[in-house]
Amino acid sequence: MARRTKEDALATRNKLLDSAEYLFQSQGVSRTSLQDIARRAGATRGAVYWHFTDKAALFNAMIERVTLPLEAAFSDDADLRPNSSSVDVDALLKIRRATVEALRQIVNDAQTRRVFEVATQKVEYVDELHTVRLRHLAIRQSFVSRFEQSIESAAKRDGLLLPMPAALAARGFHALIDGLIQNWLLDQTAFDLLDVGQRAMNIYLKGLGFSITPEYETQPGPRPGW
Amino acid sequence: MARRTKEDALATRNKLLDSAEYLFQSQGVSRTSLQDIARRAGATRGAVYWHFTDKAALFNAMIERVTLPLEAAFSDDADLRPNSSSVDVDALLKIRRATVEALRQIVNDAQTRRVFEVATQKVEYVDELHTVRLRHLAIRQSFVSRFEQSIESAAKRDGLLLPMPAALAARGFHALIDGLIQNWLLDQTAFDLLDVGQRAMNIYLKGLGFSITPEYETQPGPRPGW
DNA sequence: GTTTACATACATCCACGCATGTATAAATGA
DNA sequence: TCATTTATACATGCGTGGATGTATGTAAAC
Repeated sequence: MARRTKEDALATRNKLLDSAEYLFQSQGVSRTSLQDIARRAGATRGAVYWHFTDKAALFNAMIERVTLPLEAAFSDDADLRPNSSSVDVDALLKIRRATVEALRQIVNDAQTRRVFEVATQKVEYVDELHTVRLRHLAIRQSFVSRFEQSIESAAKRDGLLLPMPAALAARGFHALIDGLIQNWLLDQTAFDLLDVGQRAMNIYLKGLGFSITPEYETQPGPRPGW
Repeated sequence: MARRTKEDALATRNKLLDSAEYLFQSQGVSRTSLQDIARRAGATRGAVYWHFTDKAALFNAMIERVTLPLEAAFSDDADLRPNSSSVDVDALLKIRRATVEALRQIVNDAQTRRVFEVATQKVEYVDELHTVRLRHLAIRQSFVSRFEQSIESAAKRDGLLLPMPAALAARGFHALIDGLIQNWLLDQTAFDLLDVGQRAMNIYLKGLGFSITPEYETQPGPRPGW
């Protein structure tokens, strides 16, 4: 074969990433060779080495294809979400919304689900993948910090005395959501992630002393407007 | 070399498992060869293949060396714990105690920590390790069921109307603890697992409507008798 | 004498990295 | 606008190392 157009090249790149996603999920990262990936994409190892320096770079690209949009959603959209009813949306509500939105994406988007499953169960975080791990930790930390600020301002606004420091409360909240996601990924038939996620979130926030915003009170049926 | 006594054989077996523990944690399971393990244990691959059929069997043995005692602690000791003050310890208190005890073991016992870290970050769960995964799920389920029963009986005793089905509340509780453990293993300097674990547990249970048992109310200093 | 608890040796396979080949798209110049 | 050049987007081939499994050797315990 020979040189393709730029669009063709981008298409093969995506095919390689798709292929890696599938194979990583079913065989694990280390047991999947670059040959396997290339073959499934209808290409050869040459194509892989052209688009990526090595397997770790390919893995990174695969991860970022879904986490970059998701991170963007968490950092900007949560603030910039158009909100016609009130100008100053309270911080806790933003966290609630972003959390539910993240859960929704995991449940509804198969690609997100696959990549999350790979990242949590089908890869060993050592040496060259260490950078990925560090990125995870950084994102995690920024999320926890965001929630810490939100919870603090919300408590101040409500004149609420928190039963524990906001930083620790934020850790707990994050662990709750993260734990639910991971457990659900291990056995997706075990429970309804969206339902249990919202309920557990409300329980935890209630335990912190926050009253439950009606919008996210779990109901038997779907709400109008959703 | 030649044949050793039975105790010697068991010693080499343990050395192999120790070696595997260390190497799996630092290099990951797939990147650690049986040769590496044997070498570090002062033996050869012959010894490995004598004691274990293959790498998966060795991995299983390594896991069970710490999970078997831990499971026993969770299934029996929680009920049989000597309790001089009251004959009928309430179910929720047992769960609280067992949870704190588990957190304590993870924090204090380096071997438990290593193995947990390997099991959650340094291994890819595919094909031959599928049985380990299934065992995980089974243990998880039994824990959730135990908590479900406890929470139900406790609610009945207190005449409490739970804000959500006990089964789902149990899922959330488990996810909270599991999430905290996993996040702490990712960065053990980020927070105090034992402290945050107890606080978050109390928050969640309070959110469910349960008042906090004084014994596990978090305090600034260590309590007498602990 | 037989079995145990390994060590040693052998054969096979496969993954990786790199080097090199190559047809074509895209840039360049007239 | 067209011919020429150059860079692109791969495919192919080679060398190498390492991991696995198995077969066989062997000395001491039982």
